[in-house]
Amino acid sequence: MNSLEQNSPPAPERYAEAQALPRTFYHGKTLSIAKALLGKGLYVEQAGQPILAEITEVEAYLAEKDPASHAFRGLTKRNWPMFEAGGTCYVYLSYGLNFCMNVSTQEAGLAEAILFRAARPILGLDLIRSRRPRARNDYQLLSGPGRLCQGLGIDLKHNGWTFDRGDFKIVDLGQRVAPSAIGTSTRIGITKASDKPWRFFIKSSPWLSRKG
DNA sequence: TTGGTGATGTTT
DNA sequence: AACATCACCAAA
Repeated sequence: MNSLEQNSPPAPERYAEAQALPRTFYHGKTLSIAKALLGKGLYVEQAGQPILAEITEVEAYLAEKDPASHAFRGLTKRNWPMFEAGGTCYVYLSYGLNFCMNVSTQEAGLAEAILFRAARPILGLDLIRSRRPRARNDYQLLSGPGRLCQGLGIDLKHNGWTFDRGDFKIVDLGQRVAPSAIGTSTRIGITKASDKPWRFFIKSSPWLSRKG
């Protein structure tokens, strides 16, 4: 099953040149930024090969009052990018196997971040497929934080990068996701603060790590 | 289609 | 010992 043809892809060349979201985008409330990231584009270019994907699902991790956050107990060798200025990339190894990617928010010193959980491929579909040979269908290519990193080729070398490079950036796709189109749920795979409804996703999208 | 489980590194 | 996960296998 491949529904990519149902969506008319934007012109590829447009996004290699596109301006990254400004730093100020990451300076509001983290929960608001998380929702605002839905429908934005993740652009990753490696060896001249561009990949663009629409962000469909995220989770917010706050500073205080969030025991689920990696930064809850302060700075460590692993979580330092969370303490950097908003717009910094935080990559970590989950369960010793899978990478997960976040973007930090707030000013330097305030460790909040947003985890990218799922995305819809727009450009570079063949490359993504080659990196995700186990995916049973295209919907599973980037459906989960570890899978998303696999498909996009994200690993620890991206840790600490900012999302405003020519080859690594978050861009506006020229669309608006209405508040009524955004779904909310508790965060997935955590045990602490499991009651907080800080997972956000595009309700109508089939490109999610799970439904609802 | 679902549910249980092993792999594996960082932090507590 | 727990963990912001994934893929595999068995059972139904």
